[in-house]
Amino acid sequence: MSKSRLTSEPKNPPRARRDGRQRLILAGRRLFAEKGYSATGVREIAARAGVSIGLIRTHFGSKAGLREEIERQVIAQIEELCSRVSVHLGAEALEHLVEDAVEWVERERDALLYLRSALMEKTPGSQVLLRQLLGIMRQFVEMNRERGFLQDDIDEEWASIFLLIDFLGPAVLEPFSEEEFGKSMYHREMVKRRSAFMNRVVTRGFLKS
Amino acid sequence: MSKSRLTSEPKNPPRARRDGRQRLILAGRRLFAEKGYSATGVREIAARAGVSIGLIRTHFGSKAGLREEIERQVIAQIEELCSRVSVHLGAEALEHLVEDAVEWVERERDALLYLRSALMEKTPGSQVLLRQLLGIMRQFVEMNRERGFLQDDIDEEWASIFLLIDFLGPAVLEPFSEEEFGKSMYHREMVKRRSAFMNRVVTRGFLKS
DNA sequence: TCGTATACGATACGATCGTATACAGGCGCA
DNA sequence: TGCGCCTGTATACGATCGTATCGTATACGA
Repeated sequence: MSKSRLTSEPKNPPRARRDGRQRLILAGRRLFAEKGYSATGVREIAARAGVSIGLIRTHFGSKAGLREEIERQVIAQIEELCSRVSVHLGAEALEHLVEDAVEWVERERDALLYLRSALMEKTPGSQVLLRQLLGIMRQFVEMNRERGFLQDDIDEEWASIFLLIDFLGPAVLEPFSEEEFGKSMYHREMVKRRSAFMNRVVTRGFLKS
Repeated sequence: MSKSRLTSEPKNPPRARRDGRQRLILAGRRLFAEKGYSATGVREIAARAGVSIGLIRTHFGSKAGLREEIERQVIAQIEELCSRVSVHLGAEALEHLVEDAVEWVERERDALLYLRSALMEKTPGSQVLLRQLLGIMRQFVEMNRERGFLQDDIDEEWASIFLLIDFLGPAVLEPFSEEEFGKSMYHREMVKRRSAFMNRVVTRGFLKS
């Protein structure tokens, strides 16, 4: 299904508009993220991509095929994030994880918002995506335990779920953030305050016992 | 729009099948929660409710009208939860909040799962729902500050957002929970472990500083 | 007992959905 | 030069969508 990429990328310069495929992927990803899969029509995707509807069938077979390709790419991006996390070790690992995640989020905002929508609609790939992310969190918890940074008597499974929830949280709230807080959840100031608060919480909490 | 309730509830016993309205609300709420608003057709709602499609128009004017009525009821339920929270004071306030929330979730599972879907699709009432929940969390944080249970130098706004995220988290993960963890996020054991972990985190964290 | 309002079902209508078909132009290769 | 392939457009088709219309039965007020 990626034959078109094989003929376009390694070979010579642009034919007359060979970018329809990628344009459809980007347009579809954004629209699925914004309005959901069911609420988005193929005509709207094609219009946003600036191509004809028939092209969806040409490249992906169907609307569902387009979604599968989109999810393949998002899954690949999460895998890349995952491999990046595993190189961080030591006391400041959490900060690096957060920094990496924030940097990834800034770079791949659309992928994250698609991920959000996929989790909400339970698409074919969403369970895979969730498992990947949970894997990252488990890896992080395990890493900290091995290095002795985990406090005693911690439920490691729930610690992983906790980290997952707090990674996804801002994405879940993002569509409401502008109206509720006056700025995006990924605005620099919000990220900074969140990072500070989360660092505090995971090491000391915020309530007296 | 609630004229039917005014004539049915205060007045005398059942006419011939006067329950179509409530059946539609329950069926719609469950289907919207399970598959999303756009992916659910009026015929499917009517079939699940065991009534004819025309009845949606009779009672709610349109599919969107049905959703509005569903959201009105969910909003009312959150308000009830909200008023319940405000009576809890003292050191064990968080536990009571969690207990109350858990009890509410068990009783109104469908309402919570509808709330989840509303947040994902950004329905007309979802911003209201989010603001309500955030209000509960702010109330809780403020209460703890007044009683001196808040640690020093806490970003109270982010503490509220944190609580909101960790309240919604299990609902967000619920559709994947069975496959990922073998049981519902609201299974008794999961709730117990989560409650224990969260209590630990908010008071002491889980990582060494 | 009659008139009216309400609760509900059956079916028809127009729009839009995703998909299928037919065809055009540019490129690589024999 | 001609053929085949790939990318792309335009348009048509059948299904399904939400909605509208019409008809019926039941219950209450006069």
